[in-house]
Amino acid sequence: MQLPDRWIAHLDMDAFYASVELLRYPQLKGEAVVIGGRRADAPRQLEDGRWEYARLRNYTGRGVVTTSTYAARDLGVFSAMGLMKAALRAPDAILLPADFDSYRKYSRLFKAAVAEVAPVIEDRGIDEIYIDLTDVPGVRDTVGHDPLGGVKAVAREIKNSVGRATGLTCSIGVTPNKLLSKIASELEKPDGITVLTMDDLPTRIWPLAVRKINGIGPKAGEKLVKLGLHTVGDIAAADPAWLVEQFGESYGQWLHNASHGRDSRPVVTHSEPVSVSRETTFERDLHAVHDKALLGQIMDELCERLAQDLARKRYAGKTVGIKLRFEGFVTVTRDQTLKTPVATAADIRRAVGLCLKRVSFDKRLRLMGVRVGNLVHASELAAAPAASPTAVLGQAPARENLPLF
DNA sequence: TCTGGGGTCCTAGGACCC
DNA sequence: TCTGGGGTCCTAGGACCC
Repeated sequence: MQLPDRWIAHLDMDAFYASVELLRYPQLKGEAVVIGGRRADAPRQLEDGRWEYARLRNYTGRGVVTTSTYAARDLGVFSAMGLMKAALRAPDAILLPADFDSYRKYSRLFKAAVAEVAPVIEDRGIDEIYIDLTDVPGVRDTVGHDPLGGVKAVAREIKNSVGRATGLTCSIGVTPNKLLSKIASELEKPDGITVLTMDDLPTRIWPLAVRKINGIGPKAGEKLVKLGLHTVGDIAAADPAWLVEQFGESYGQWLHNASHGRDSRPVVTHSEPVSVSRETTFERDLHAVHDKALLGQIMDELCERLAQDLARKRYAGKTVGIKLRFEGFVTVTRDQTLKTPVATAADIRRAVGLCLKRVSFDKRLRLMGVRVGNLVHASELAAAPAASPTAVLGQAPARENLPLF
């Protein structure tokens, strides 16, 4: 067996949000539970001490499933499904509102627990990480006659550490690269460990559906199937020149490499944010003229919250953008790059005004969002620019030239 | 009973500069 | 006279991911 020059792990928490909720409501273990919905749907404790939960059947309005327990998945309820549709499939399922503060807390706990065993970690969101195990002591040890014994032992140790710190289970895939590890971590879910080498490609990876590859989404997946390519092995067997004809130079090449399990991306332990945004979908579609005051108020609040986010993270940004989604799900964006980075709600709101002027409102709106990009960290902004953003926009300054932070 | 909210990255065209 | 080629920035949209 050719042993790889890198051992990369992908760790994925099992049904993360739902599992955190089960720590708080252990009496719901084994039940079909769906995370999603509104704060008003939070469980209430009755006078006799029993808990009363919202049921999916009583839900009305917009919103999607954030996560579901494995019992709910057995009923056909999955992430990103509309709650109304989920209610048709599992009317008796218990509905819990998402509690992101709590999930963030457990996220910090499990990442710290992993770091005690293996410190080279790439954050991939709240419930998953990549870990470079290559230089972890013992990872290349043979255990008994098993040359992969050392890797398996390290993966087991990571799982135990996460379990002790959080009471939660996770699944781990360990392979020579990120692409394969991401696939592998799903193979024995939940609570599993899967170690693969390149030798396993034909038996474990090639039979899988093309959508199992991270980077093949709904669109590319559908196109591949239309071309007669259903499995990863089908892509691997296809002529790379033909893939390039069908999908373009860049994506075609990538498909070829991915299907052969080739991926040299490093585990990146630090990255800077590119943009920060806030958006909201309305309970009902709003009319640009009829609901003008309400829309203006909602936009004020979005800018206010975005400014708070920026202040907390200590960033300002040169580009302000809006996102509008109309009835029919047609989405429009407008950007405005300023001469000076902005971070206050008032400055963001002014730039939003410029963006809004460039959109025609002939349909009702279902979503509005604000984004600040081209970010600069406060530490790089120490030498304050002379011109205030308001002056740049050609308006009278609304206030003194205050420091941004 | 359609389709949340927070992100990243890519493409492609036009402006503008040398 | 109708003609270049490269580089960077900006904008809009879209695919994809968690």
